Amino acid sequence: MSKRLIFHIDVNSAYLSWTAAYLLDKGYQVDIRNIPSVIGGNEEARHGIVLAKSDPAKNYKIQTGETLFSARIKCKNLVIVPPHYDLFKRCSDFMVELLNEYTPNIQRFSCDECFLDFTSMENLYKNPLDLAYEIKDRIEKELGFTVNIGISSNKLLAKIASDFNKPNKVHTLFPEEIELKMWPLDVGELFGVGKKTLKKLNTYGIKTIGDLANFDVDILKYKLNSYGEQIWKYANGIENSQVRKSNYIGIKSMGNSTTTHFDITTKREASMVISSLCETIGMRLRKNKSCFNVISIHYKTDSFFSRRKQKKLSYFTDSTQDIKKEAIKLFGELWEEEPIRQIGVHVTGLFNNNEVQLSLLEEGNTEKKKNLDKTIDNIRNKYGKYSISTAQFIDTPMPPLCGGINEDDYPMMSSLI
DNA sequence: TCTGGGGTCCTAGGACCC
DNA sequence: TCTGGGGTCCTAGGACCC
Repeated sequence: MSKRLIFHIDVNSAYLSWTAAYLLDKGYQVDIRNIPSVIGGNEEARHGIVLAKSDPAKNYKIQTGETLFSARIKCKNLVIVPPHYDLFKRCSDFMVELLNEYTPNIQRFSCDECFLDFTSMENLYKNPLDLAYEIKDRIEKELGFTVNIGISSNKLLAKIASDFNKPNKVHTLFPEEIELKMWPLDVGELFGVGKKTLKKLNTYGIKTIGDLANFDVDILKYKLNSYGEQIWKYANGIENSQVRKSNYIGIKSMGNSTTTHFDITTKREASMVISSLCETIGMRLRKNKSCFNVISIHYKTDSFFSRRKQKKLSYFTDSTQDIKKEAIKLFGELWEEEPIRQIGVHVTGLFNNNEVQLSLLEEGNTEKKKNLDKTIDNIRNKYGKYSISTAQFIDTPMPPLCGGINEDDYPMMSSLI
């Protein structure tokens, strides 16, 4: 078997540069990349966090994920632009279209990240670096934004390489370069090491990725269980997962949640929000030709305490009515009457429709329900997602559908590559 | 400080069965 | 009746990624 060749492509400050290019195109005078700016939600709607930041904003030590409130304290003149997810999806699609000219072996890892597998394509592409520069330059020239490309023999190392020095750069991180290029990095930079694990590792005297790589793996296993071994392997560059052409197949769970503009305080309000969340899940399930048999509801109170309750059903279903019925029932059992700011519904135990025994479906999916869902899906696909809704939403400020249904081509990331 | 929304995986404890 | 120990299923919760 020949050595694998993997590229990781990462759009530099994706949300921010996509928005910047769009605004310039619309005649906006200022390039928000050159001033302190962030892409962030709307504080009135309680979506007040930083999703992406410009380089000048970075100089104010503004960080992704922090509140707009605190970002504004750090920089008085901060420009805040709300996210346009449709735009992001379009930009992402354009990039993948271009990448498809080079290889069909593409894994969309998130909206702004892809893995490409060029293994055994030496005849087509002689020099990986030349290839990377060509791709990078074409994206910049033809699409108007810059990317970093990391090259290695597995996904983990390629991903770390693309993160090295930004923007608009190509880096390699082959196994023989690990000691020089990766081991000196702070251990918190390693994929899989978050805040909590970082703190623990520091108490063991582990500061750099090199420290972790050379630590006794048995002690790590004892202290952190399987996760200890996992990150030890990562620190040594050991990772061999495949570039999966489509995440769309094999998705394991699906969820939809929202932070409401105002606290939910009545069961009626809760039921309406839950219903609207379930509409979207139902559509996505049917689009994905999946059904499920485990449902869970979770919520966050006004004081950020969370609760969650799940239930395994005795049947598989993809019916919106069933999802609503079970979710609302679960909510009734879970809710302790606290004011709620965020609420969500998740389904797991996903199965391909064809693989589920008919007898297990029968209880959930009667012909009548199926036809109803199908009709509604068709109307929405044809006339837009708000073209039809149940009567309970009339004369209320609640949206009848909540959450996107276009993102399922590349479900967002997990903590595993 | 006043904190989004989409995912994945792991672990612990209880119920139940033999 | 009070006693094991192993396996599996289910639920709740936590950590991580972007």
